[in-house]
Amino acid sequence: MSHVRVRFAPSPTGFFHIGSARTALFNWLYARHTGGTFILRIEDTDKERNSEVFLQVIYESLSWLGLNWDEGPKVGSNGGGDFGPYRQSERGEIYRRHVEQLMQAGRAYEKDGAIWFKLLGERYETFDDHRKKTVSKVKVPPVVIEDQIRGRVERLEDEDFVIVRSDGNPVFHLVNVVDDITMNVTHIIRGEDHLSNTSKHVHLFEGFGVKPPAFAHIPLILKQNGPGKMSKRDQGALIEEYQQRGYLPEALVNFLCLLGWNPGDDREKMPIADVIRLFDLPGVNQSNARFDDKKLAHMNMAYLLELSGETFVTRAREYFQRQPATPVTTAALAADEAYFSEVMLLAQPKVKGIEELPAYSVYFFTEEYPIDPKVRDKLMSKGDPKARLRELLEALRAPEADLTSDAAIEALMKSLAEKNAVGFGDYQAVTRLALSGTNAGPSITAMIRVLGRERVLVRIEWFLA
RNA sequence: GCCCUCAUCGUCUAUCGGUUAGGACAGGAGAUUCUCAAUCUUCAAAGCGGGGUUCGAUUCCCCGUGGGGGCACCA
Repeated sequence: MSHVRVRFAPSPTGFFHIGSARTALFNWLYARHTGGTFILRIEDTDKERNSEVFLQVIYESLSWLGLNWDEGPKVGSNGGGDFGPYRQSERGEIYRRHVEQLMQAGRAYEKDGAIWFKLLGERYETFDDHRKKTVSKVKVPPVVIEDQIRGRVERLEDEDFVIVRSDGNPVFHLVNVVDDITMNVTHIIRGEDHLSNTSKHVHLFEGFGVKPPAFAHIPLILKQNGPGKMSKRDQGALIEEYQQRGYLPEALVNFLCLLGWNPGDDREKMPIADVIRLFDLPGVNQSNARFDDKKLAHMNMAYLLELSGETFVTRAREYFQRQPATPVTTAALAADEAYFSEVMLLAQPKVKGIEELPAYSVYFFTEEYPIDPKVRDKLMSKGDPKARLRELLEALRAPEADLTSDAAIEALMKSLAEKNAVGFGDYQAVTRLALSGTNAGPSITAMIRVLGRERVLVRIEWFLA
């Protein structure tokens, strides 16, 4: 166990989004890399905007992503620790004591019912153009931050600021710093949007007579289209959404690792253990990264492809169960388990994501599958596909026809093609259209085998009629 | 407006002064295949502009431009 202690400190004021997830991930990676401690702290001082629902979302999303926390609220096997409570709403007494300490030291004072942190230095009045009012400023040297990612950053903090609101509630800056002090946090890894708060925080640390921890400000994730950083309202911003859509968490985590970090070589898809081994703060990029759902989808597909068939079927079933009932999903869930598995196994190497499964497998589960008119028109425009289909129908009807293996079906179709001096494809395309309504799907032999003799014969007859 | 920060293909990125500037996603073409995917091959695609420093700058420095963040009794 190293002395490194990092924390992820979300506030439950909205859904858990991808930027927060990456901040959590980088903290977690650093803790795991150093053998340190990953703390989850809930910053719920804003009583107006907090909600229990959002808190649950945070727990669930972190768990789903596999970001287990060593200290923090107890949820399942996560959490615990000797530096609690880990919810700021339960730490009021600690904050009061620390504010008192600042008052005693002459570093805080009351004004307009609120408590302000006092900067030390010569005071003067000046007009602020932005806020259109006269403000009181203090001559202090700029704060120097030796950021682990961005290097040396200087920022001037020249105004006293509120640390306890007039309603008695402590402000973010105060609680954040007090918690980091009392929880012995050694590295503050957070989004770049906090970089400009850091000067306030450094003053506070010094006000408490504590050496500030190391800072590491990670770049932001920008929205895919349009200006600005990714926010909760943007398409693809919510972790929950990926969970519902059947994305694999390991794929999302891998993708997130690569947004602002890389192993230093060409590797992209890599096990989390390798990332943990190689991850370090100086390796994190300094520039913002634009979110790219295509690359995420590709990563997801790559992980999907190497899933064991068994796991894939389990994931698929879970997905179908979560979906609102439709003819396809109900039929799929009502279907024989072995049949469901076989269908899913045919789909696994073909789909880009779990969410494509219902659409991809409609014709396996219902008779209400649509016939793609474009495919039909194109196919029917040349040769005599219906004649081929009739020939195949006869062959399949024969009592000696073996439809129990792909090889047998392939042999049957090939000998038929040879006999009639046409190509295998002449049978394949029209049969596929009759059985599935499209020109995409698993191999025609597998399709016939899995659908089974009865269904196949009925569909071909119906199609010919 | 002020402060901070960043800058390589459309996107994510490699390069720690000397490279035909590499990889991945997306896009084009081809191969393979019973279709569609996957896979493989391949093509196109980048150092924001201007000054320096240097024998030599994508790389170091300055200015500009552009992007991003912040400037609350929100977190």
